[in-house]
Amino acid sequence: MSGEPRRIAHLDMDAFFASVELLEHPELKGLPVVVGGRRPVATVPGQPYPRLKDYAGRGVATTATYEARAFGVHSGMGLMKAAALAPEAILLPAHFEAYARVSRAFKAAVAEVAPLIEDRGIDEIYLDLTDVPGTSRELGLRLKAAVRQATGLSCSIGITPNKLLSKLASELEKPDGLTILGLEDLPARIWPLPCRAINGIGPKAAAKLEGLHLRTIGELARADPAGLVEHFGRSYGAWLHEAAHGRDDRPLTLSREPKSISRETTFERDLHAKQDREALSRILLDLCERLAQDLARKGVLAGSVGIKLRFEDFQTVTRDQTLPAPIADAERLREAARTCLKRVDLTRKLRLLGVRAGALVQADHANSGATRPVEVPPPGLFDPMDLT
DNA sequence: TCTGGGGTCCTAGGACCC
DNA sequence: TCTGGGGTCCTAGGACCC
Repeated sequence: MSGEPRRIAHLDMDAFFASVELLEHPELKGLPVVVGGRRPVATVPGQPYPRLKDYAGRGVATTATYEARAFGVHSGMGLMKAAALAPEAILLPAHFEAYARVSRAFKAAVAEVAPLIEDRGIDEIYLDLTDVPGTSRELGLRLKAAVRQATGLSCSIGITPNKLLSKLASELEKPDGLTILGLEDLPARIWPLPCRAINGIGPKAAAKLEGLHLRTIGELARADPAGLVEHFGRSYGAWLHEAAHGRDDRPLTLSREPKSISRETTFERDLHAKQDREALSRILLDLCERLAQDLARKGVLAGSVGIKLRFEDFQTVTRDQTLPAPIADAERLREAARTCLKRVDLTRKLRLLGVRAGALVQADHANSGATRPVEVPPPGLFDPMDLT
């Protein structure tokens, strides 16, 4: 539309969960600390904090401080594996309420500087700075100062003409970074990076690109677009080419309604549908009760209900059911989930069970049990058949 | 030493309707 | 007479992200 280039920022909190924990435990600053696991690990007498090596279970690392990352620990890594890399690292359980509180604080502080915000989860946001007065560097420094003043924490910011490049830029000088790029900086700053750095290229696509000898974004940019379409399909192949050239015109999404809400849990040990029937039944009820609470809190009803199962070999299956009328209470969620469960072969042991509410509708719109909005005839039109 | 929990979006086949 | 074509909904799985 307008020929003016946009000015988009991506702001990412540095090692967010771990940094919030360090606010509570400043004496741990400078040490390798990992946040994760479901419950506190028993501390060894004489040691004030639990060590990674004393952990046993199926938890993963949610975040690690930069000191812990130096050992190769990263978020998503199984804690048992992390313990092998950094046995003496400190392990703290996650405190999600605290992170949510700090998250609200940093977003409120940022909104004072730049009000056009796209929420990208608990620790990152996009900002549209196009119409905010000041140079990019001035604004970046102001944003960082506002975040630090509100939370005591550092963040990293990338400012570029679009979301794709800003996301890449915010990573370049982490932690506490401020990176401002134009399209002219692409060859020097972006093209040397691995393809995997692009938001939207995951492990599968990266491996496939590697197989085509396309390791860096620069190599991807020089690849024949027709060849990419051949290997990755029309839509994704064309997008790969555009992304490598730093082109992205997606607007910011300033607000959105939730599409689905779910609850799931991985068991401490694998469970069998027959032998562990009671335990599974208890877990299903618990999940449905928590899901019902979530639905009530958001003021929505479920138009469909689904289950998710993960078997001992990690194979995952889902079953979905569209309901005749939307529901929200735990008992009916459980009924629907049980109907879905009947359609799965439960010979193998399970490691995970989940329940999902989809096709959400606002509770105050779901009047009189009607699934779809009722057609209201325009005033003046009167059907004599409707006199009942 | 196997791999959490909460989401979104895309694809693809079949049902069903006009 | 031998054979349509489009549109939408539903379901399952998978890639990806924070």
